[in-house]
Amino acid sequence: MSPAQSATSASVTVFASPGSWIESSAVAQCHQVATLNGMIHVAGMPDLHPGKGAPIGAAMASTVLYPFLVGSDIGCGIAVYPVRLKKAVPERVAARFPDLDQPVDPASRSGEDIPAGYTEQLGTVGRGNHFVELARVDAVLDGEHAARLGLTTGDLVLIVHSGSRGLGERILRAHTEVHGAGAAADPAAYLAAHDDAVRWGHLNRRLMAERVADAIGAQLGEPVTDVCHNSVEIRDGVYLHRKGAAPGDGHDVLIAGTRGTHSYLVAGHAGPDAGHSVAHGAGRKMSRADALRRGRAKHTVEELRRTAVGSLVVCGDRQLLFEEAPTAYKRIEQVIGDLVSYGLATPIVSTLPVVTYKTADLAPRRGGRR
DNA sequence: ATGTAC
Repeated sequence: MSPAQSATSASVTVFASPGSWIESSAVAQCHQVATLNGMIHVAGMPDLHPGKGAPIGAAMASTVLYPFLVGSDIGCGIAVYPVRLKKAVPERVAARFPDLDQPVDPASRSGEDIPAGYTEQLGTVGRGNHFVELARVDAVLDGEHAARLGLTTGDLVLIVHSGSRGLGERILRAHTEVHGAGAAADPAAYLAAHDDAVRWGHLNRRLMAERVADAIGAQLGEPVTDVCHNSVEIRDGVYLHRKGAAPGDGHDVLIAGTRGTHSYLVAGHAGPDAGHSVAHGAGRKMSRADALRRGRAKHTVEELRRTAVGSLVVCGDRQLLFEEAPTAYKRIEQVIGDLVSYGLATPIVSTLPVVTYKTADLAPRRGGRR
């Protein structure tokens, strides 16, 4: 490329109002990415926060394919499955949740579309910000759209946030060991592996929805959305990388709040300036280390397990409970408000958690009562 | 977010 081009930096637009606090290092990461060879445009979402090398909550368009801009959890996304359940008492539902750290037995699922090659973690949720949540539609915000999706106030849904587990990590590592943060040497080969991980992620979320519905005695419907927020696609002839950003052009997307606040199902209508994308969640306000340190001083384990909205959090890992405390995240209403004010999305319904599953409870329940 | 090393 010419020296003139190498001196040019791609455009950076951050879709956050002045009142929305964005960590300066995350904006700096956007500008760092903008200097990469071939980069055209970087769009930061209102949930933008610093990641490892690349920002989280960004869509990045480039003539060059960079695997590290998708990250290791290729195919991570959020699905919403309507469920029917007679009674949703948090304690009873929480006690019946299956152990989602244990994989499904592929042999028990003959006839299904189980991919060959990587079955050892199928049906598992993973860690970090991943979860499976029984939630209730709290408010209908666009009646016509909600009716089209068959959703109304009081309806129960399963929200599944997970990805491709070790498979995506393996794909990124295979690239990184040779090329580091460089471009994909064989874009077609990377894309083929990437697409496998995206399919694996969708299947993983569906298997978890089925497992949980079975275990809690719920009837499972077809998903109203299942959109992946770590991916790359060829769009307008260039590579559009998304890391913590969901395709927001004509898709309905669940934007996750925290384990103790609302989440929002929105209709995305983002244009090219926004990288055809919308936010994927509330966005971290604190690093995991800060959340752990400050959370221990501020919260009890009990208040994190039984939230202010009356929901239960199933999580036998105390460190994870603090790292994922609602106070470690930005206010989801601020993120949704920014998307609305920039014309990127329209809220359809809000949900509130009933039971959020993070990882199996440690000690067996006492007294034997279920 | 992840598997692996400390």
